[in-house]
Amino acid sequence: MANGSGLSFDPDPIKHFLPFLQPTKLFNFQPLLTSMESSPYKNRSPPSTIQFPVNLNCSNTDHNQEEEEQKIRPVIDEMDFFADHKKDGSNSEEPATTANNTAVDTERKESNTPPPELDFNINTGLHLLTANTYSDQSIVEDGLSPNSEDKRTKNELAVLQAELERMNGENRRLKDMLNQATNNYSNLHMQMMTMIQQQQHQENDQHDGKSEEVRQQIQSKNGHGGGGQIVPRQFMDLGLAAATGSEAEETSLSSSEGRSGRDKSRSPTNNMESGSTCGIVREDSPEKGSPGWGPNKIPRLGNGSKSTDQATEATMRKARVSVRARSEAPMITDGCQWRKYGQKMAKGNPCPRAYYRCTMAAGCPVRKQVQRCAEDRTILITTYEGTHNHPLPPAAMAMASTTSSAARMLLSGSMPSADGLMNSNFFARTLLPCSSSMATISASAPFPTVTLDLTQSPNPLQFPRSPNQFQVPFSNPPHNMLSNPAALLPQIFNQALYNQSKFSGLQLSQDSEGQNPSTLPSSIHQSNHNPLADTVNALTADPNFTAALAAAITSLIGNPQQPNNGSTNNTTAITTTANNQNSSVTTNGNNTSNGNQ
DNA sequence: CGTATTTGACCCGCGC
DNA sequence: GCGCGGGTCAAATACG
Repeated sequence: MANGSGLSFDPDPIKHFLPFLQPTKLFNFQPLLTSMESSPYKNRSPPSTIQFPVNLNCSNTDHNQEEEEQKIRPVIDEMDFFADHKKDGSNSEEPATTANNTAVDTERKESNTPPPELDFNINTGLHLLTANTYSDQSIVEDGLSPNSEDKRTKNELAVLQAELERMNGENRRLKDMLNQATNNYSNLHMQMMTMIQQQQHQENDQHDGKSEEVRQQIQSKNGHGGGGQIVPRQFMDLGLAAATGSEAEETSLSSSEGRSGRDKSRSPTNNMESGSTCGIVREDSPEKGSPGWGPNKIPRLGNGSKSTDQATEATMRKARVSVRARSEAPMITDGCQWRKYGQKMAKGNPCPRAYYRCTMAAGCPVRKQVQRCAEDRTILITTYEGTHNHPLPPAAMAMASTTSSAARMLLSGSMPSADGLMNSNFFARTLLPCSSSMATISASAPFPTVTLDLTQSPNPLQFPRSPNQFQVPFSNPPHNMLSNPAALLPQIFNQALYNQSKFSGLQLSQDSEGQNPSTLPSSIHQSNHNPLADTVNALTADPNFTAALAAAITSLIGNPQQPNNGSTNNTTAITTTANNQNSSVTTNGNNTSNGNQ
């Protein structure tokens, strides 16, 4: 197994004493790691950077105690270790080792690392690498074993194991950092999109003096055009919070829940969170007041206090984002924790519709409906509604950001006017530029809906559309990742989110024309796909995924210098992979324990 | 025992 | 006013 990962590991144990010999993985990660500390997704240095300082750091940080233990321990372990390898000089691996050493020297020269440190580093690496898994057992056994071949094998195995552990630890740290960067990036993206929308609608809404003032307030609040580094916000509705100042129009999306009628009857009175001035933060429970809905529940006020605009908002509040994806699973994993609260048989569909609510925080207004497509039961239709009022893990953040952005952009227009649709179009085009998907935007009241079709078919089965729906086909060719789009949906969303952020931001910054989505270079996105598994099941079940993952890793390794899209996307991919694998596992575990997923 | 799910009942809006 | 359908509630049940 360890040897199976020939991409990263060389069977020669000596190479593992020299972390910088690790051919590729660290080359990619370490620059990312270092760059992440300063500014995410920025200054991704080419692979020429040598990672072994990282390894040292890694070892120092992760294994301080072990290092101390090593100091206490007899040096025999490492010495014995080397002796074994030198004894095995006749082994066929030696040429490779020599070659690798040469390569090491070369790399070291490139890294301006003085060669004399080699031995020292080797020893250090040996200590660190063998401390955990091997020194206590195998080494001792080796000392007792007369068979040098066995010792060598064991050494190799131990080194590989140690290397795996080290890599895992490093990956964990990288994932943490990338998660943080992802969060920051997503937050920035959300704010940016909000700002863009606000700017776009400034002209349209000039007649509304109130909104104008509000937007100005928002801009001042958000840091003057979004240029400034914004404190990372964990709340998905941060854009909302920004927009909420203006409650009037845009915010309506935030709380999309509830039935239209009930919402209409409810007055926006409660604030979900301190930052949210949006009066429309959902109060979900019906009038009768269900205790289960947490703090949001507020006694409804008289309708008389509600203006016509507010009624319109209440109607428009119900923006939804529907995702169609093929999945065998009963529900796609989107990183959030959901609790099923109902199931109904919907008319015209033999498959029941399940109702879920987000349980990651008390009173979170987000709900979703899951139902299989009547025509094709392999297609899972997930409809999201509402905006989270709590921090989200990165994996969930992607989906939440997507839905929130979708809702926001869909409703950014005061009414489902052509402008609003165009904005939605903008959203649709930027949301999933890299997927062979189709975004359908329905502005039909009372539930303006963005439908993201992630099914693989170029002409996916479309459920009946209202007359005022239109499609935004993505011209991008299908990629190998869509073999199981449902399982990969969160990744796709992650990717899409980043792409959206990236490209929209880029495009907007370059073109300064946010309303011109057509300028988005959709072709750019074609290379964005990175095979990322959302769930372990997806990983194991879909053979195409592994191939795609390998392709992505290969591309990552092979094109580490790709400065812009490629490397960034790779970064995203790695980030997403890491996040989602972690998040996925974690989330699945939680969900499993919770019985949610 | 606590939590999540199931499922029938209920509420509400809408159309006739 | 009535029925239908969507959505939600909450008691019962299942599960770990």
